[in-house]
Parts: sequence; C-alpha cells; structure tokens
Amino acid sequence: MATTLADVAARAGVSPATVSRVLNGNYPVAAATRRRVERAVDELNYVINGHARALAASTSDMLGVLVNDMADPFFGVMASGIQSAAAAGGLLAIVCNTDGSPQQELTYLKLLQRQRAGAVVLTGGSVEDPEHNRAVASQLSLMSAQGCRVVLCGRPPMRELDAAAAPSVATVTFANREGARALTAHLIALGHRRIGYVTGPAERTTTRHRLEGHRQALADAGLPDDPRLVAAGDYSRASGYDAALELLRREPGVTALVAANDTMALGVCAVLRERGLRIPEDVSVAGFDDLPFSLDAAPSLTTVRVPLRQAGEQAGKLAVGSRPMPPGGLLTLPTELLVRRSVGPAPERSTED
Amino acid sequence: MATTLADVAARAGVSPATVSRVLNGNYPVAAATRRRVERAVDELNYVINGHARALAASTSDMLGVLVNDMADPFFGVMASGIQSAAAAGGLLAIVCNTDGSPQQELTYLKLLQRQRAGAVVLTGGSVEDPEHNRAVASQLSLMSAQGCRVVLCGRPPMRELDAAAAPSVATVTFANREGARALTAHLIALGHRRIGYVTGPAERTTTRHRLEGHRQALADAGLPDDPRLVAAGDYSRASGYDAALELLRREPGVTALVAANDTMALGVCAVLRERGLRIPEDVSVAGFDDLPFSLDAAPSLTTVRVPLRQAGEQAGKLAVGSRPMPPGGLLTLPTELLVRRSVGPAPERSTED
DNA sequence: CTGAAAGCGCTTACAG
DNA sequence: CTGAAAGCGCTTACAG
Repeated sequence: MATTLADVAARAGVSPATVSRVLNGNYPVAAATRRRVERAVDELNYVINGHARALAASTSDMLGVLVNDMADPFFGVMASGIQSAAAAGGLLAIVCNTDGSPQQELTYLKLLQRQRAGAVVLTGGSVEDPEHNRAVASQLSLMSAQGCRVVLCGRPPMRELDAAAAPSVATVTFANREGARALTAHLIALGHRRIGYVTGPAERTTTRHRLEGHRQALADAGLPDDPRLVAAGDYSRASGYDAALELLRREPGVTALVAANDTMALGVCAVLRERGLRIPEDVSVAGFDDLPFSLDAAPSLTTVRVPLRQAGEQAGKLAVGSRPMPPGGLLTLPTELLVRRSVGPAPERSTED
Repeated sequence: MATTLADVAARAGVSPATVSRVLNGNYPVAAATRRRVERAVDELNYVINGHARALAASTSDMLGVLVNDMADPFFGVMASGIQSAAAAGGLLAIVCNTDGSPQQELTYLKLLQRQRAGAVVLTGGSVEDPEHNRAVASQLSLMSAQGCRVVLCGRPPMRELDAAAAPSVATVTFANREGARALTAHLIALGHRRIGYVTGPAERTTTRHRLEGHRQALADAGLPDDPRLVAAGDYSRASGYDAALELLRREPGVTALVAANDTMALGVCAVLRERGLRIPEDVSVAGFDDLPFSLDAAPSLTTVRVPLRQAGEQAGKLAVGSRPMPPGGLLTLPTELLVRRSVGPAPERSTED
C-alpha cells in the first residue's frame, strides 16, 4: 500500500542500504547518489515506517508523559514545558491522562513500555498507597533497566525503587511545605487566628505536604491545630465550594480561608460572595499554584507560586538527557509567596464563644 | 536485553505462534496451554514489543492530536475530550503542540504518518494561508488514503482536500458566527453604540468567523463598522491588555469592549481596573469560549459558551470510529450566549465629539 | 562510497 | 488446537 524504502531504492537505482543511509544522514554517501535518492523520495512521497525503524534500530523517539488531567492548567502548563524540552531533544511527547487513577497509571506505563518509550515523566503528586507504589516502582525499575529514562515531576522521590534503578531516576519537586508555611505565617502576621483550611484529596503527597506546611506555621505561632478548621476537597472548584460551606457552618468565626490550590480557592470565593461576605474585609482567601487565572480573580488571589513550566522544562531535559543529573537525582524548585488583594488584616471581632 | 515472545515460548514449551495467539486472544487456544503461557509471561515479566507488533500486523493503536498550545484550557479541555474517547476506543492519544506554527503542524503530521497513526485530529482554528492549506490538505489526503482517519475539530471543513479523501474526513465545528452575533446583539440591545472589538490573530478561521458575527450584529442594527473600534490581539491575555489600551486611546468613548476570547477579556478587564473604570457601570466587557475561569472573573464574564469537551469527545469518537459519520461529514455544535455580570446597560454619556 | 545479507520481534496464512 | 515458515520494513555489521 504505502511505498517502502525498497521502492525508493528501486526508483533511485541503488540498494536499500544506501537509501537508509541517505535518510539517516549518519554515513557518507556520494553527493550525486544522495540527490538521486532524495528525488525518488520526493517523487514517491515516501515516509519512513517508524515502527520498522524502531524495531530494526531498537530505538524509540517517544517520551511518555503521565498527567492526572490535561484540562487542568496545573498539568497543562507542566506538560507543555515537558513537551518543549522533548521536542528540542527530538522526542515525540505522548501525553496520557490517568484521571488520577492508580489503575490507569499502571496501564499507561505498560503501554509505554510496549512502545519502548525512550523516557517517561510522571507528573503531579503521587498517591500514598504502599501497594500501588510498590507496583509502580517495580514497573519503573523494569523500564529503567531496559534503558528508559524515568523522571518524576512535582512529586517526591520514590523510596520503593530497586537499588539498581534508583540512581538513574531523577526527581523534580516543589518546596510545597515551605510555601504553605510562608502563606499561613503571612496570614497569622496579619492577625488571623481562626484560619480554615481546604485540603486536596487524601493520600496524595502534594496534599499532605501543603497541609504540613500550614500546620507548621500554626505551631510556629503557638496556635492550636483544630481539626474542625480543616475540610477535605479534591482540588476541583466544586469541592472548594463545598468545603467552604462546611467550614463556615462549623466555625462561622473564621477570618481566613486557605485552599490547597487556586482552583478550590475560586470555589471558596464564590461561597463568600454568595453569602455577602467581602474579601478580604470580612474573610481573607488564599490559594496555591499561581495558575494564570489567579491574577484575574475577584479580588486577585494571594497565592504561592509554583514554577510549573520550569519544572516541566527541567523534567523534560532530564528525560531527554540534555541536562545533567542533579546531585542525588533531586531538583527542588522553590515556591514563592505572592501577596495580592484577597488577603487583608483580620477584622476586629467581638469575642464570641 | 528485554525478553521476547520467543523467550516466553521457550519457557512455556510452545511455539511463538501460540504465545502470540494467547496474547491477542483472537484465536482458540487450549485452556491448559493458555495457562502455561500466561504463567511464563508473568514469570518473565514479558511485555510485547509494540513496534514489532505494529510492523507485523500493520496496525497502529495511536491517535495523534494536534493542538496550538496545551497549556491553554481551550485546547486542554478539547484534547481531554478527545483522549477520553480514544481511550474508550483502545487508542493511545498522542498530543502534539504546534505552538500555532504551520511549519510544526506539517512536521507533526509527517511524524504521525511515520508512526502509521490510526487517526489524527487537528484542533483549533486553521490558518488561512492558501499555500499552507494546500500542503496540509495533500498531507492529510495522503494519510487518509493510507487508512488514517482524519478529523478536524474546531475549524471549518477543508476545501483543498483530494476528491478521494474529502468524503472520509470528518469535521466538528462551532457556530462561532452565530455566537458572536448574538453577543454583540445583546450589547446593542442594552444601548451600546460604540463597541470596541479585540480580534484574535489574523488569518485564522476562528478569528474571522467571530469578527464576522460581530459585524453582522452591527449591520443588523444599522450601526457603522468603524475600523478604529477594532484592534488585533493574538488570544493571549497580554494581547488583550494591549488592545484595550489601544482602543481606549483611539476612542475614549467606548461603552463596551468585546474580546474574541475569554483570555483576552481578562486582559481587557485588567486595563479597565487600572484606569479606575468600573465594569460594567462604566464599560461593559464580554469574552468568548466560557473557559472555566470566566465564571470567577471580576465581575463574572458575559461570554459565549463553546462546547469544547463535547466537541473533543465527538471528534474522538469519529476518529476511533465509534460514532458514525454525520451527514456531509460535518457536525456543527451550537454556541450559547451566557449573560453574566460584566455586561450592563450602556451608561448615559454627554455627547462628546 | 556501496551492496548483499542477516536480523530486529512480532503476526498470520498454510498445514496438519 | 498447534507449529513451521514467510514476511512486515527497516538498520547495520561485514565485505569490497
């Protein structure tokens, strides 16, 4: 059906080997011969068969990227950074949606292994399920042993990796704890004492680290860690909305609401708006990530900037090998507190309860 | 290095053909034999080589998706819809970023052809460059002739396709003109007469269709189409910001500013805010797309909803063949005017100039 | 600089 | 139900 390298060879009056050499440009070929081959390629509209080539050369120019949700800018931006680096390194990035499902994560890894992907980047916080982590770790160890570069982006290093694989697995992570701690400290410095917190989904590293930072700031200030002030979300706007409702019900006296990401913070803002509570005069609100829209929220959202694109680019470079392995295989990118309009001083309140 | 099907066969004491049959499950194999093979597969941690399989079976389970920018939710949401449908159909979606470059569009199409992708979906408005369109069309015709399903999503049908290829190329498009017309008509009904318009990048179908709808509404109302009221953007927030500055400079008396997408509308809002102009009391603002954040803008953005996810799903289904071809190969998805807070009645103004 | 030949790891008629 | 063998379309030592 499709024309093959042999067709081109026949037309150019040379051997298949020569055509291959012209195509790959990795071997000397006489200029005249080269031209004849190139003409034949054009005339026949020849396109090399990537599978045959990958099989014969046992190489692959694919880089797999696993994301929880590509419609979410958090992942979109990271993936875009990875893809740029991959393209610069000559690799074709394959972005796979896991929907945050451990099951699918494993399925896609297997699929990528099948295609003998040259590299794979896992993005976003990982689930803290020991069994699943062991499964992923052994899959990654296997792939690594077969020469696939593996990079973790936006999650902590995996302890479950084989001793053999561990040194070759790079990790790009964010200073989530530090950022969360700085954010809550900022609120406390502004006089807030009853601060509600909306977490991400349970059992995810990102969720835990951000919450730990928040708690650390409370502890630093000698404030109690009241479980009634913590409500669980799942990083979606709707869950932020629901959690804010719940927190307001439990503790009408909160003066600040912190969400573990910007998307949920928008849901929180919506609740306050509907209740007729002013931001930040009545209640301060803060998010995390600094997604593009957070600047345009009403009012602009105080948040913690996470360098998603850079992280993606670094991860991509590690994956294609255009960046040397960092010491210990670990690259920790700093986060930065961004003070904007949604946070203000704690309002004066009559001491109820 | 990696274990092969032959290794599995040896271990299970059967022929490679039998292993292949067990793996593919498309041929009767004795239960006992099957079990022995399955055990060997597990013990050896065998993973089939996708390239060898694709070569031998001359099939591919890849679906390529071309997007302008995957960090942009407009594309992220569409791609996510495509990927869901692809996964449901057993295809692995490959999302490629073209950065809106015709050059890269072609490069990626060639790459996908190499990999013998089973289907390809081109998303977003296309560039109106006759030469480039001919090149893309001939590439798509070629791929289509080789059995690759091609689907256009979010752009108009291509007239440049080969007569042979045309009937098999599906198109999912949006009623951009109608949406834009309804939006501007809404503004006019509220008394706006001097309406600034921020376009997308020149030479893109989406840009042109939305602008045409806007102009149609002006014409419907007998209003002049003043070129000074139109400024060019490129769909980015920054360009919306700059265009708003320009429009305000040219025509300080505008009472409404319409942006060709929500992202630019945010830039427009930022300018008004900085100038101390109230939205919508002093100037109304509207966008297009209804991206997730538009609801949370300050104030919530009046816009035109474009069913991105559905479009992606439909395109994905057409690409995997789980949805029959629509009549004429064309599926036009409706758009819907969403009236929110950023648009209000035109302010009373002293008749300057 | 060029070619003949073996091999990459599968699938699939063809036989039995 | 199972196997031997040819073939998918390339690449790459090996010779010359």
